[in-house]
Amino acid sequence: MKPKIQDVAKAAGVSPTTVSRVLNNRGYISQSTKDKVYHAMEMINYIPNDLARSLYNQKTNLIGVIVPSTSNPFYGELVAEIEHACNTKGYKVLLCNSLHEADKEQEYWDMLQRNQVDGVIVVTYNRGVVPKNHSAPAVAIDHYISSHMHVVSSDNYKGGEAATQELLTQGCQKPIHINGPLTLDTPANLRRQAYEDVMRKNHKEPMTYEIPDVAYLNINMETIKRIFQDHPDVDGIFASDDLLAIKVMQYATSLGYSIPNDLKVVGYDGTDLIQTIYPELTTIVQPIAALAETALTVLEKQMQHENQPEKENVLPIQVKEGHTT
Amino acid sequence: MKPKIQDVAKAAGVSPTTVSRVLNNRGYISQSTKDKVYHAMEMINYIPNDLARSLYNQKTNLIGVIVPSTSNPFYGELVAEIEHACNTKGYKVLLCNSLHEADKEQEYWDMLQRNQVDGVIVVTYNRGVVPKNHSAPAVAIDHYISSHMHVVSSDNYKGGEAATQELLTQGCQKPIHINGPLTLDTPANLRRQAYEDVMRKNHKEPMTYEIPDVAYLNINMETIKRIFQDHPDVDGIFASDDLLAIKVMQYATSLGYSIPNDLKVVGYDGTDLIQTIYPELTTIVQPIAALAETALTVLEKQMQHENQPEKENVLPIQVKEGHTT
DNA sequence: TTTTTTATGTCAACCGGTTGACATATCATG
DNA sequence: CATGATATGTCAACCGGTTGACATAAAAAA
Repeated sequence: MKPKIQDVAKAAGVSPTTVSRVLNNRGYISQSTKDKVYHAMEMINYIPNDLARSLYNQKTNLIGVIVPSTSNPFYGELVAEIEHACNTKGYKVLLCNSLHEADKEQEYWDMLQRNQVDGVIVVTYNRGVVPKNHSAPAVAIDHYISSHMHVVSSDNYKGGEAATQELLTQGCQKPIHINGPLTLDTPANLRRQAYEDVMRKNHKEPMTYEIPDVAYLNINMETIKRIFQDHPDVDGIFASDDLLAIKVMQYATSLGYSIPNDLKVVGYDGTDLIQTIYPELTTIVQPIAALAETALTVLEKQMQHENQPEKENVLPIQVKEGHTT
Repeated sequence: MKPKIQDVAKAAGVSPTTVSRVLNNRGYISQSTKDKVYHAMEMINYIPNDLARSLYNQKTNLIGVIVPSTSNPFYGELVAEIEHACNTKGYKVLLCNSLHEADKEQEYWDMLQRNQVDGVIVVTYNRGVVPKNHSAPAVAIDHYISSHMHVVSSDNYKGGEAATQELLTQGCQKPIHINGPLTLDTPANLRRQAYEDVMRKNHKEPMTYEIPDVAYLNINMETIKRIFQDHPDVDGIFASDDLLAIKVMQYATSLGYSIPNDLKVVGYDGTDLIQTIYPELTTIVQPIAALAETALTVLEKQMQHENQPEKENVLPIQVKEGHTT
């Protein structure tokens, strides 16, 4: 059997209460007793049972993280940053990949509640999927999950503006925007709004296409093909994420377009991975580490029941000029 | 306060024991009582406390997963597959990113033990970093962590053979191999062994380079530059992972090499992501989903104290012919 | 010397749920 | 009607650690 506090007490020749006092640094303890206790713990290989501690303390230091899938580099990096931020502050991460499925997401919420997580960071789509009694503090990254949930996002409007402006500045006459499903209520929709606003401001008609499915790594090429069929004279494309931008470029190149001469492309997200293997891509860089840290900070405030006036937390984006514009 | 079993009992007009019996499907319970209890749980929004359950049952259904970082697409996809496999079987994933740091890894091991995980899946480097009393069942993917730990890996020798053979078949006279740090004791070293064996079998002198640091997303270009300085006539490169292969190709192209005419390149891993955005890359595809599933299966057997004769579990790889060879 | 402060022990209750032992009552079956 | 299967209740112990109340004794300060 695993050694317990009783065993440590016996080995150290003290009472269980004293061992607990040493472990939690409470009350008066002499240095010699501390040494004895720590030594005994080493000797018998004692490992505190956090389950029992958490049960009594009503605090698990567990943070639930729900993302579509760590397969996608954006979420992979975001999860890595979240985990890092959590680890720094002593929290542990329970990982959930919702795979864009609403029922899975619901199940994960329930699971997290059963496991008494102290908080949830959710980066996912399905609005309305909130635990019946959303007792645990929660914060969303880049998605409006429910009206009362705090949101951390990057400045999607500015990002959309910058991307569109970049295309226009580089001389595009007919920049087209491609985005994900608009049924999702996400701040990312502001990118499209910004695109449309900038286009109109420049007396151009906005043209947008929508990728119907959210199947990240297997992007449906139909929409991309349709763009080039409908508009063979397209000279600029603002894609709502880098993977999409790359797919567009691949297809355009196969059709004989030269980038950036015939066609300019701007992506979105700017993950380290894509910047490493596709450094030529012009893209809007989201502050992934800052998103993670801010989300955790906001969550911590909630956990400590501090009131937070701002429901939304918007972080600045960066434009990374590559060679595709 | 959160409702507990007592509250459900009161609301349903039964005893706490009966509620527990309903929850755990033990003993005799009438359908009407079941209904009453479930209804009461709905009414008062009861959520079972898995902490308390786990404490008594001595089983948490938690699996610790230690990887270098989900930022890397290979680990990102592997973690996604592991999490999926776990979820299917009712396990929950505690995620740990070791960032290749031995002390972090040690800390994570301790943390997982404190949290009473039922098992650990470890995909990481630092041999020797094993919990003093490695009480929890554990299985390693693609790394020899300690002599008594079970290992699941893909057929690295065959992969190395296939990659080298591919280059030779395509007419390379001087294929060079680049691998990660050899100080790490990983089955991946078999790739290099296979490369050397195949080269010798073909009466060629093996030439290998080693990337000293394991800094995934910021590959040290020095080694790559040196290769082209030392061997301007290189006509084939077998890189030990896809990211490295891509970096090599970028640098070679910048020097004026044409791929695959002047230089042929084979990568390794074949993640969905790289295959999506770099479909032209010839690479050796690791069976990521199978690695995850097998690791969990092996782990489960350990958790159920079934004896397993084979310490190593080797899964087949696939060659994906692209246009870089 | 008296009073604090420091140091440690004993004991029981608690966190929330599980389980075995035992009692009791209803119902169906032989 | 006797018997066994079904259904539910009561109670206490347990999982492993925490904590407050209270007692006691030695060391330090007044």
